[in-house]
Amino acid sequence: MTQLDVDQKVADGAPKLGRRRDPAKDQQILDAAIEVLSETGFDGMTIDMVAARAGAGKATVYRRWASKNELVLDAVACLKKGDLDAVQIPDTGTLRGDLVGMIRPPTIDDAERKLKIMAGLASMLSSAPDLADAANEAIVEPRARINRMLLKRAVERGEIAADIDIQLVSLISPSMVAYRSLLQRKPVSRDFLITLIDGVILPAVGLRAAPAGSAPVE
Amino acid sequence: MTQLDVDQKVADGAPKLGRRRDPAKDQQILDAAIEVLSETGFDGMTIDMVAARAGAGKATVYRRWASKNELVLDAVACLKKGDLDAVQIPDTGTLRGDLVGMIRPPTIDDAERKLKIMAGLASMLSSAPDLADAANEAIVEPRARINRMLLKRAVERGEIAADIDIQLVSLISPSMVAYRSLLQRKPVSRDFLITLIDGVILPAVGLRAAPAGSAPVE
DNA sequence: GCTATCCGAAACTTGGAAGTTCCGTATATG
DNA sequence: CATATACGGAACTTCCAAGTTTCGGATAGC
Repeated sequence: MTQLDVDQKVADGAPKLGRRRDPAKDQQILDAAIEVLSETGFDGMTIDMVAARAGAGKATVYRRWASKNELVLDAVACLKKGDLDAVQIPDTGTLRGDLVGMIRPPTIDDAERKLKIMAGLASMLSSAPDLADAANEAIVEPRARINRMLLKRAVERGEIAADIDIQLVSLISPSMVAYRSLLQRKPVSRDFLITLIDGVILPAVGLRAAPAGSAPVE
Repeated sequence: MTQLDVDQKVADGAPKLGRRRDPAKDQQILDAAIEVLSETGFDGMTIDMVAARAGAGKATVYRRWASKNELVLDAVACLKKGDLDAVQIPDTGTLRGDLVGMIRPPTIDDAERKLKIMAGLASMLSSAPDLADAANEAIVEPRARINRMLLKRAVERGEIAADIDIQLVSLISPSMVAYRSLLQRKPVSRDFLITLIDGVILPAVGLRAAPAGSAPVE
């Protein structure tokens, strides 16, 4: 049962008398679920924790979601709304400028938060395909989408070749950042991101690290 | 308690009379643990399954490892012995040839097996740093080490620049393969690996996919 | 062959979390 | 104000796997 289903169900059986189900509470529970998930991981997370965090009773949670799995699935799916979409994408005139321009507080914080969520979800990724899809869609895709946009713009302005595999290149940084954070458990510092851009991504699309004056190598 | 500790303990308290502890059984249990882990994941895995698979009793497992966590930690740590080290590394004279040469049955199978183990471990990676280290060391590092060797050879023969960030580049394929398999759950086909080599890795070190104008694949 | 020890199997205890039920209270409708 | 419903909280049941104990049988040393 997804959140859409829940809404539908409420609309269907809306009571004519008495107290109505509070829609705001849904979001509070989803937010609490994401919080607890990122702090303790899926296995460590209990419904009691989520309920307490949301200022709700466990029964209230189960009145809206059939199981812990569906709650988490829904919480992750709802992540992709009101997201990075709002972030303004830099347009500096060069691909490197755009990529480096993405390294700043609001974007960084979002990434850090999502990495924790991803770490918390890790346990379920292999056993719950739905969840893996939702996680990919809500956590990695938004970032990859931005990268694709930046790359496409670079193609359009003739900065990089048109036959670049944009899909593949857009996944370089999400993949390597996730690896570094989740498996190596090393910090994803600004320096690391710069190194990634200059040492892998730009070369991969045929650009040198420093755009400054120096003639690019044909 | 690691396997080393166990061995030590056995050596210390070796009985002068009666039946001795069978050392071969240790390895059978560790192998069974890896098997079950890769099939069901850490959470789905029970000690009973491992014991049954190893043809042992649960008590026998607990006689040697204090807990499920330590068993898994030890099993993963013991993975890195008798491993890819034995695989012969190709030396084709070009970096691309070497990289493509790594795509063949023994290496592919090993990678596939390890990806399943990694997927099974995923749940514990964030909560158990020891385990994350062991997994990194046993699963990703061997592959990265080979990549570093191939890159270093390419530097030595003057094929690529000496200031390449070998450490970083050696992690491109492990990271992106893991992402594709675990999160996207798409197959890591030979085509994908070739695309990765030609579309990312070679450009990243300043090489074109196919030595320009010449015959593509020898 | 005697004995100390390990073995596999299975019964058992324990603990924790999922999911359910109940109750007194709050609140919107009418 | 009356009623129907959702609420928070807490007690409750159920289930599952970790970890323990016990047992008869096997096996290597003496």
